[in-house]
Amino acid sequence: MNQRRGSLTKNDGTPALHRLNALAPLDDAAIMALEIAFQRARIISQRRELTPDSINTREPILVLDGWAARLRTLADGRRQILNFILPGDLIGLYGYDQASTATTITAFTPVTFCPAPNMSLSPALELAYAASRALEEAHVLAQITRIGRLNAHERIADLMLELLERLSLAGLANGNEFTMPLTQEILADALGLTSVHINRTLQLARREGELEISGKSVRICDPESLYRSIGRHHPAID
Amino acid sequence: MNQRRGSLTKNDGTPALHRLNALAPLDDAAIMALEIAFQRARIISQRRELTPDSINTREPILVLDGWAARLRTLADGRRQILNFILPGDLIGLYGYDQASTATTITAFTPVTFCPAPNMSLSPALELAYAASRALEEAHVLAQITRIGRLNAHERIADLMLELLERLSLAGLANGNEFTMPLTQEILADALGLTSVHINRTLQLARREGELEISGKSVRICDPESLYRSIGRHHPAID
DNA sequence: CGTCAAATTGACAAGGTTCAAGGACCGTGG
DNA sequence: CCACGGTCCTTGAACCTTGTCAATTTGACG
Repeated sequence: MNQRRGSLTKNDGTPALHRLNALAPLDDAAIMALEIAFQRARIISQRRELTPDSINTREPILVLDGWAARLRTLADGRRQILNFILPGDLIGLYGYDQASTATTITAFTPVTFCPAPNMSLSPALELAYAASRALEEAHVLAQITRIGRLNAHERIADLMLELLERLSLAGLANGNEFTMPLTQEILADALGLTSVHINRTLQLARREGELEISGKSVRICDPESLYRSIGRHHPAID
Repeated sequence: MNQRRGSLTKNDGTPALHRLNALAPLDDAAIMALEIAFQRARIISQRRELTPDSINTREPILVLDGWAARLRTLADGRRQILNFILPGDLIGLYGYDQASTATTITAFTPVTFCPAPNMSLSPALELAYAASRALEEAHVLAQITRIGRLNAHERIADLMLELLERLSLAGLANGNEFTMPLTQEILADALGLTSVHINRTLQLARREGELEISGKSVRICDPESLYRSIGRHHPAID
């Protein structure tokens, strides 16, 4: 509720710029608006809740750095992650009623964010926001198929590919490699499994030579082949 | 693609009126616009695909009668229903890119629909559309928690409660009873289970006295108790 | 009465969970 | 520098939920 707003941070917003520019080539007005917004950046610490409401602003927010997720907790403590929130993502673009849906947003790392510039400032920005909204919707739908119809092995592969795509869009992937600050328990909450089973399935994927995971670093050895193995195809990033 | 547009139908759009009016009390302009739209109603037959694209209109559409669902099919034939579409629901309110997400909409019964009146015609209509959009989003998120963290028994209970809520909103429920034209296989595709397991779990729910299901008729014996059993509470329909 | 889709049943296999314990890693304080 | 505590990862064994396969029954309808 009354969390520290954190001090201004020196984060330069590069990933957010990268992602929004990839969604719709930004014009000068958009870039300027973003630069200004970056100067109002705040940071909240790990495990904090992060919502437009809890940070005292009714405007949508733009994530500059860090990982978070929208998640739902059941009465008996079971948790389900609805979608991950990564640098460059926007929160609260449409005003769905968080409260009524028992949904919270939790930070898994310290998260740097700023108010999202008003999209009326630039047509490019408006386009980028629309694309971002569409992508978020697509990720949510992908999550349904993932947990509804894929087995543990496929769920992990599918999620890793989504993360690689999304981080690449923000310029945060290094080839087929990226940093993933998630515990196996968090993965379990995302994939509708237990952390024990995540652990075993990850080991299998390592032995199969599909993934190299150590600590927070993930390498997808052959994305194309992994896409094929779960019957999808590499999306042309439009 | 080139499907028969169907003939004009005598459907009066009552469920759609009921639902939209419940979401936001309609003014005269809205009602008039809807009445006009109803006269342009079309019907498509069972098992048809139903998308703004396949029915030659770029405008969103309003469902007047019948059941459908948005679903995704995997390369090997596995299917996952993303959400059900019921009378009074709107399709294509935001232009998410159906094509890019390999999502289709399939009719489980003959479906009557009409173009959705432009929301600029009435502030009430605009409010109703916004509420409808928020509800759809909530249902999609509920679906994630359902298949991610509930067991078979809970999934069925949770879905039945959602259907009762939604049909009540459209005036299509008779107390705790409603008509559900879905096969057990369709339920399986919605709940991430197999039809065999749906069958067994339904029988259990019948024996437990929770549900009375015969043919297409469903009765939820004690909604309140069922809500409690899955750790939710009856939503105040706002 | 014949036909077809849908519902139902049984036996069995597989995938995932549970419980419990041990080990690795990391920051902190002495 | 090392001991300590906490969090996360790893492992084993038993168990349970759900899936698979294949056959039979039911029900709607022409």
